[in-house]
Amino acid sequence: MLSREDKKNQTRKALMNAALQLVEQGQNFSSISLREVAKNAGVVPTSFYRHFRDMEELGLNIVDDIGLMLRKLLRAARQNAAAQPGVVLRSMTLLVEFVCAHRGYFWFLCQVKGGGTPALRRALRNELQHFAQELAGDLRLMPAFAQVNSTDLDLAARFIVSAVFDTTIDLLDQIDSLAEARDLYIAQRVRQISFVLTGTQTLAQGPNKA
Amino acid sequence: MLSREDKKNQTRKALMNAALQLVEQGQNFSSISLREVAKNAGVVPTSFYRHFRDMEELGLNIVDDIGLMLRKLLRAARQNAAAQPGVVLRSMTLLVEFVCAHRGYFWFLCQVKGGGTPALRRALRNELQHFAQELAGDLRLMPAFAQVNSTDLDLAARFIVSAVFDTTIDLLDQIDSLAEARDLYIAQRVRQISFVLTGTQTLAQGPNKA
DNA sequence: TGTTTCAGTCAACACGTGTGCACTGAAAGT
DNA sequence: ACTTTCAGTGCACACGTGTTGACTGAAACA
Repeated sequence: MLSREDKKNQTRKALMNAALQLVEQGQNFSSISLREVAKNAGVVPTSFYRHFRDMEELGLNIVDDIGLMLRKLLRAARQNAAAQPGVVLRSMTLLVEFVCAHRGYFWFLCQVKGGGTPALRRALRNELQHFAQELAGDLRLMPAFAQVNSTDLDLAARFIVSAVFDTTIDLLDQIDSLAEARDLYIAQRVRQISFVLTGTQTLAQGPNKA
Repeated sequence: MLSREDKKNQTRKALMNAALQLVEQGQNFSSISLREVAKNAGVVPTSFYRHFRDMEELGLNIVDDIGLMLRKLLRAARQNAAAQPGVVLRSMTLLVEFVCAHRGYFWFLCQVKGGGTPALRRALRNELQHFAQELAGDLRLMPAFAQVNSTDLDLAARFIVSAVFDTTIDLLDQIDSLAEARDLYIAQRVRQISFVLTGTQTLAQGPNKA
């Protein structure tokens, strides 16, 4: 038997999942109606208000969830990266699996990044910024980046996050294709990241041409 | 006096501009109604159909316009880059000015990238891919990249385009702030691009660690 | 046991939506 | 001058929308 609070949290999650499901089916979050979400969650429209003021508030809660998920991903990646060689490749593989396992969330992410309300964009930007800072912190621990100054490291991390995030939509678009395509995606990302990483190092020890 | 065809093209442009204006005012393209666009263009709703089948077709035409604009930008950048030193900085400055001068278009771009219909995303992806290829072609002409192989050059160009594009939304969000913020934005992008460029070069002449 | 709290229901509203159809009037073609 | 073309109009329809207020009944509490 479930307590009253449990039941409430249950339909709350049902509402959020309903929204994510609609997004995954191809709808744009900003044009999904409250009623549609309620219907998809098996609840009457007016019940929506017991949980969220409006769709934006629901969206903000999804962003929060994404924040938690990203932290879990980082933790997994760190454990996975204990063995030094091929850290980038293994982290990237982990990320791709993660995206594929949470398509709805990442479709939502890609939509909100450029098309969400100001509050939603702001919230998402904060999460991604935090993610980049964590990444910069991890890079700092590697001996190869000992000579790289702090702001450069930060810039490099943000650059990587930006570019990888930007291509996430491509991953989602070809998610139903063969595993080879996914491997190619990973390989290209790894190569590109290596450009940035060696570039920051090279520039740190001998700053010459631009 | 305007001919009949001229008048048609005129209201056609009015419809597209109306959509872009609404986007610039904060609305999401995918949730803008045909009626709203028509009203904003000073035309009755049913008149919309004389020009576009639906909002998606209007969007596709905007993407086409963006393609043309990007080609113009590239041409300007090449002329501007005749003098070798500081090419990246000057190109980046040009791009930022360009974005600021066409806010509506770039808001639309950012929205469609992750939240457009499949056809819209596809069209936009093609334009950006073309842009990246042009950029790769420009890089190839520089003596510093003589030793870099073709696929690496392509990857580097795409990486830069991805990351810069991803941060465009940040530019748009702080477009009303001081010029200093804009300069900081440019400086950071230039630094990040230099990471990638020197990275590709370094990796081309001596491929060692990852 | 009796009372309160409150997630979910039901009915109703005023409004914006996409789209069909018949119409108008001026430019274009004869 | 007479006819055709067709961008733009006006009206109408069926439908989905957000939000309201009063209601229900089971869990939580006294």
